[in-house]
Amino acid sequence: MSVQQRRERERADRRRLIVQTARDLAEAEGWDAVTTRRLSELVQYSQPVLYSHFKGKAAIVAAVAVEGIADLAAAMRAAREEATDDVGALRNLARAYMEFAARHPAAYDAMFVLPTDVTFGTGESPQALRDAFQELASVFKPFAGEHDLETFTELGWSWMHGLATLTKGERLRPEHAESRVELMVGMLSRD
Amino acid sequence: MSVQQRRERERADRRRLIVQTARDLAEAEGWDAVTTRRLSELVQYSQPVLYSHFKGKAAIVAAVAVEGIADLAAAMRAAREEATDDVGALRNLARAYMEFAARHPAAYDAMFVLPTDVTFGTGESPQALRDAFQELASVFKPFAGEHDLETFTELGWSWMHGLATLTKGERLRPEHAESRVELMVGMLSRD
DNA sequence: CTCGAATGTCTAGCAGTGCTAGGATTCGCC
DNA sequence: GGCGAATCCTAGCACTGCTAGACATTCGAG
Repeated sequence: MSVQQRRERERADRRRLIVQTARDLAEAEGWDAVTTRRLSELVQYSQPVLYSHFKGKAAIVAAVAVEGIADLAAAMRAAREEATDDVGALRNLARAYMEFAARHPAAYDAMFVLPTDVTFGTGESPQALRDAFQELASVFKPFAGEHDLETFTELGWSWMHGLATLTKGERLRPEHAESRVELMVGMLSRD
Repeated sequence: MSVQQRRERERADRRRLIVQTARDLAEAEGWDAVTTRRLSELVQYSQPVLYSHFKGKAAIVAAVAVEGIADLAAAMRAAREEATDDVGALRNLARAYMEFAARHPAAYDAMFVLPTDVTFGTGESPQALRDAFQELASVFKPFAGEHDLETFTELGWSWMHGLATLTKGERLRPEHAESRVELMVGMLSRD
């Protein structure tokens, strides 16, 4: 019994090690650098061990994505709780979102850019994702007015997502990043 | 002289054939299916011929991207010219953009999602991209108000881009696609 | 019409990828 | 100490992007 417990704990530890190592490597050198060989070398296990924990490389990326979504949700909650009014909460939320995307670009890609197995929208989406969306909705609620809250939230999320990805891909003028966020917050809260 | 002209024409034709074939294959089976072997087989030339036209696979993707940007710009211009007032132009623009992303997902990915060599923002960006951005700006202009037009255009583009990518990745409720566009147009034009 | 040269193309191969079958090794248990 | 089982690794497959060098083919000059 106790042996089995220890083994399960070791398995869980090793799984965490794999996910964390993959995430660190991706942040340091990009997802292209995350190969099964390189990863297995870093965690000091052979490749087949990776496949005893995950169905494939895509599953590892998905695990990083789920973890990242939880982190993002926590960052957004902290940003909201620091604000004193609704507009402040919206501004803090937007800034926290943009900052997360800028500071953890590889995790952000795994979450929302790369094709992944993580199911969205439907009822089978992971809890972390539902929490994150709920966090968004709670901040947008005061500004949705007569519009459907879920639609409004999807729109707000899309805006932040588009801004984050285009900024990250250097498709927008880097020196105007802050003024873009300010203007977006202004337009979202004006109605 | 005439011989050299014919050769250059043949080269250009072959280049177009490669780009078009890559685009078709990507739209049909996704970019993962576009391998140099498969592509060389489809155009009925060996792999090295691809590399005599392009520096690598990334350059082929970039060529598809530039072509796609030109197509998108043309679609947006046509949508604008069909409208009779400013709000109608904005609505047509948004719909044309979303429709392009939905109908040509592989081309859209090459243009704005996949990491690519195409330089943005700076003065070295290709003409097609500048045209597309100008097209956006001309439609947004009546609604920018006192805000900086370029910033406003970047924001509008980001919104459509975020909406397009999240919709395409099935991260938003599919059945509400139209109402999202309507609400976005409403919010963009209300100020 | 012939022949050297230049141009263009292909065959074959390299290093690296995700993934897996099968054997070796270690481990807990009696 | 010896056995059964769980665990891990070695070696390899089919594939990827890319390239060196051999092989044709075509051109223009005499």
